[in-house]
Amino acid sequence: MRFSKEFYLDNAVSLAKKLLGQYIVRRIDGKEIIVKIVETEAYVGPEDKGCHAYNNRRTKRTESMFLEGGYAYVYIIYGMYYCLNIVTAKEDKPEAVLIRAVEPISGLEYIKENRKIKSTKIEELTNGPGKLCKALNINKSLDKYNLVTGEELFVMKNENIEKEKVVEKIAESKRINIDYAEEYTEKLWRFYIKGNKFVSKNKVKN
DNA sequence: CGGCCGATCAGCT
DNA sequence: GCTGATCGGCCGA
Repeated sequence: MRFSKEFYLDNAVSLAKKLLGQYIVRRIDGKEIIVKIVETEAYVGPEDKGCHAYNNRRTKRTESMFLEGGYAYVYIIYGMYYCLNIVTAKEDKPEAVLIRAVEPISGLEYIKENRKIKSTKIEELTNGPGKLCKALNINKSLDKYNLVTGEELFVMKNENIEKEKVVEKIAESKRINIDYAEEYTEKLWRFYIKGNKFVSKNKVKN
């Protein structure tokens, strides 16, 4: 069952936690990839100095974050990688959840095709925001994509989420690589599933 | 395994 | 002209 619009109209911190353990479905050229979300970060503009839309900064890039919840926000980072965010909250409230790491559930052969890495460690395929975009073939064309109605990319409920006790395993920490965000670097707005080996290995100063 | 470093360019200012 | 919500290769331990 995919999530409907109401699910996304929540604030980013709450949704960052609710998304953990849920599935992302990616369909392209008749192929289907399903992954489980294991690490997220909340960006709570306009007061959040770590958020691209801090101080209601509205540009061509950040425009997507001002949409109502349920759309994708995809941007290019370091000139070479994409990052996938899920826009949350009401229209004109620029909040989003960054998907930082996922665990492959099905379509692993397509993920490997998309990644082409030397390492044989499966977790290296999707344990970072840029890596998972490459793995799911996500690019700028999916910016502003409607996750509520679209068939190529959407979030689906993991029916075993209670059985997997995801809620009990949620850990929180500071967000990664936002040293410029002053007091907002200290916010514990990064969430991940404790013990999951697909969580990104980035320095956790917590 | 961990730290360092270069790659590479859109999106700002 | 500068910077970044990153990654992978290399090198030393």
